[in-house]
Amino acid sequence: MSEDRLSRVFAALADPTRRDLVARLSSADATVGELAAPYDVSLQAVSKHLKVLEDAGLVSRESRRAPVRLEAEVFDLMTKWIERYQQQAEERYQRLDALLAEMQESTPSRESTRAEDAS
Amino acid sequence: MSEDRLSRVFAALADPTRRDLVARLSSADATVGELAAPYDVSLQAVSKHLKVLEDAGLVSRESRRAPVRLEAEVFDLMTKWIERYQQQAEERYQRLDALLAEMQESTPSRESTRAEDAS
DNA sequence: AAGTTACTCAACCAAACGGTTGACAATCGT
DNA sequence: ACGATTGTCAACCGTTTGGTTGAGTAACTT
Repeated sequence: MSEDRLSRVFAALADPTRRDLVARLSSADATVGELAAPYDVSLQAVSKHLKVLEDAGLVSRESRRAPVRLEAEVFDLMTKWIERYQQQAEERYQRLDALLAEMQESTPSRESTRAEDAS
Repeated sequence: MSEDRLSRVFAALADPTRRDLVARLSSADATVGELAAPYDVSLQAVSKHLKVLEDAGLVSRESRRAPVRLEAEVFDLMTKWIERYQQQAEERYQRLDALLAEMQESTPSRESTRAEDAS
């Protein structure tokens, strides 16, 4: 049921400003004010962005004015999801390549195009 | 300037239905109709979802009724972004651990808490 | 060439998003 | 204890999103 969590994480990172916040937090913790300074949007807007990141579990704070910290474990959730399907897709391509190679190697006259269905 | 692309990719994957489409396409190509069948939303809705995935470069088709194919290279874009900051954050933690260890190891009576600032 | 099947486009709707401003709450120095 | 600073909440606004239905287009079948 971390389905929902993954949605929140991806949604959080879909915004360039929030990705930039994450990028900056990866090199140093910082307060809300410090984080807001470089952007030309209001402090409130940045505060909202941080709430989104916090709800996604990407970021945490011990108290109101404490520096914001990046929660790096969440990245594992993403990489796990990504790698899973990336790998699966790659394996499929390899199988396809193998099939094509097999078709290529047999002489076209023989009836050898029957791929064994190993579901 | 693939800033925008990354936004579209993350946004595309923020939706559970679209993630499921990607998951299914990772094991086999499929037509729009086939893809739409399991969900209880209209075919048009699924068609829209596929357009979002296509605009993000996650999916492609050769023609209208051709099977949809997963474009696995895009995953690299994501993993690269993620790994970059994940790694950076981890290094920071390690530096922090080292600092704490150093503070621990020195006897509390000596004035040795002066961390050398190696910026 | 005609008809069916498969898909997309267009218009619309409610809800969510990213931003604003203004008022409020909490925390730090003094 | 007081005032200044720092951050959040609330209400609002325009735009985007995910869904709908209905009409149109493209591509196979015969």
